[in-house]
Amino acid sequence: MNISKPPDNSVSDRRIALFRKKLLVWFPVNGRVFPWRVKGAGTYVLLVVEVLLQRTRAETVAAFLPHFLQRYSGWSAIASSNLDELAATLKPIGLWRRRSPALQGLAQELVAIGEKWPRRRDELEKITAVGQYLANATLLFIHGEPHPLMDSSMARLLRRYFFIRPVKADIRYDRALHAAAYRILASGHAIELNWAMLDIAASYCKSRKPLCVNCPLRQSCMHYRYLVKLR
DNA sequence: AAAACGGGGCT
DNA sequence: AGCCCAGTTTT
Repeated sequence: MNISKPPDNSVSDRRIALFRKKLLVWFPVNGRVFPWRVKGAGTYVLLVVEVLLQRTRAETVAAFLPHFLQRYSGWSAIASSNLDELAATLKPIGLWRRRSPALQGLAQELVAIGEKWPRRRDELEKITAVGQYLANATLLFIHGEPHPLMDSSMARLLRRYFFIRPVKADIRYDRALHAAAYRILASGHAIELNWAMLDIAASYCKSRKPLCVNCPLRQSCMHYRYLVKLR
């Protein structure tokens, strides 16, 4: 009979492609500029920043980064640092009690393997402070593979735009969310697309009071069409 | 005072 | 898959 089975989710290829296109047009002109996003940013800066960004605003990290890099210019500097001094350095951006031992543990394990990040997810996630998000960041920035920087902001944007209903599990185990993200990233420009999604989520698709009327995605956004425009 | 912020870890 | 944890900023 050759009856095609229903798609695993309701997001069409056309809507994925449209979303992608809008992001790629928007980003080069409107994307946020951060020290870790500039052309010459090395892998140390790209990855250490991801630890600093955990549960911490990007603007806060941007203002703090020069001071941090002056004291800790590489993984070996963090690895050999006095833990109390590292904690004192991290105090201004918060979460220092948890973040300082985590960051030093990561640095020490990294130095121990010659600062060569594993390519396999299960090996990455064995490293201190490396969960699903940081493993994805590593695969994206170090190994050049298309993986999403799936944080709560990106999740919120994708759920609203594609009308992906939230499940009870947290975003790390939300299959529909990750499926949509991987489809968006699958055909090139993964880093720019990730940054564009984080930027639009932070600037327009805010949690409490989203700025839908100014959002560059509103024309094709399900949330805007069905929950905002018709009010 | 509560929610938000470019999550990780342990069970 | 569920629960806890963590500080500074924004609402």
